Amino acid sequence: MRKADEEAVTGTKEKILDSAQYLIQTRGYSAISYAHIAEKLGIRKASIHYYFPSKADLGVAVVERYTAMFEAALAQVLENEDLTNRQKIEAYFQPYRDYADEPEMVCLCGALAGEFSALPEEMQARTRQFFLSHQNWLKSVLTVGEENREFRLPGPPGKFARMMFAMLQGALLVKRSTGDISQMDDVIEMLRGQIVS
Amino acid sequence: MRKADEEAVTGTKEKILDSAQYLIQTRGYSAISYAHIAEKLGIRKASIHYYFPSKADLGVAVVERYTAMFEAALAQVLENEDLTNRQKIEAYFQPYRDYADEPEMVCLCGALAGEFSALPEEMQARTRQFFLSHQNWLKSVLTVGEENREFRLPGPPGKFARMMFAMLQGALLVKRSTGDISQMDDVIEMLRGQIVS
DNA sequence: GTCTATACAAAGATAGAC
DNA sequence: GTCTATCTTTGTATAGAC
Repeated sequence: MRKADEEAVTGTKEKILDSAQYLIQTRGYSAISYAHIAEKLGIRKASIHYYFPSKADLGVAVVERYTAMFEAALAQVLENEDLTNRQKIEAYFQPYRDYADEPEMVCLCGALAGEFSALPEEMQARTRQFFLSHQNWLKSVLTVGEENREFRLPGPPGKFARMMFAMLQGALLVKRSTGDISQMDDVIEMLRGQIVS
Repeated sequence: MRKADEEAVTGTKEKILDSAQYLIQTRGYSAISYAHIAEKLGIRKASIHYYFPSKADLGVAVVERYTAMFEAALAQVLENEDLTNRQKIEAYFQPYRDYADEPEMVCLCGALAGEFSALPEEMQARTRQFFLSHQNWLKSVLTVGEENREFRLPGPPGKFARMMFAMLQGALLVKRSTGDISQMDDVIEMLRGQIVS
């Protein structure tokens, strides 16, 4: 029995996740409600509870899907032997550049970080895991690139990875608050300049 | 008639602001309520409404006080002719280093940035102003320091200022989510290394 | 699987006594 | 200036019909 037999092609469950994710990325988790999502989708609140009994269940599912998507994408980039390590770093920049063009969008986990202590524990754990996993990914690409003499860094790969990640996340938040899209380009340009060929 | 005649030495109004600020910095604006603050202070919700009729009034007052405090402190550092520009930058790092030791603290405006679109308009405006003003302060110190040949930067002062600011704000958020205090030290150390004497 | 109806608590806010 | 009492709306959640 296929999923398609139980749900429409674009399943309600996925529509709920999409809508919830968008709302969390723009407004945060604490500020959203079943009513907001229901209204956006033209369904009833009770239908959301059918798929996600509690708000925590919904929140966890959103973060879980988001982090899994990145996990898969980053693994694929890492394994791709056609890419130089510099190209892998450029690939990492891409989602940040995409968010830069959406005036009220930041990284899901960047938004959640601002209200961290108010989140259900499992959302905290997955957000934490997202941050650690991205920093580790960057560290490994930077380490190999430097070992290959592909580029040099102004510091240890681990610390440079932390710096990069904090900068990109911070820049998205500053970009949205100031409304100045060039923030992202400036920051990424500076970053590129520090990875010296 | 002095303020002291109307209010106790440690006025209720200030206690409310302190408590609200702490709660916003840890949990975010959307997640806090009059009930939380009232319970913490051992007073009734109605007493808070006496000083701050609406939640937006309270939120605006908190951000206003926070930004004014920084405005004054940064102006004083800027005018202090006994400090080198590098020392002024070090002074800028200090509050971030202080927050690093408080496991669940981030910058007030960093927390607000995560839920930006859910904030009352005046809170948005003041958060935006905070970001712009800090970036401009950094830019001016960096510009003068470079003109004086006190140090050199790996890029234009304006872009370096943006990078620094995004990095510091991002690092606080990552620090809290991962629980790893060394995040802040690593980032600040990298930053120092890039301001070359 | 989606709906209506409803329960229950929390949140934001006001009126008026003291 | 702080309290009690109260109101209204919203948010989360469940029961049960269709």
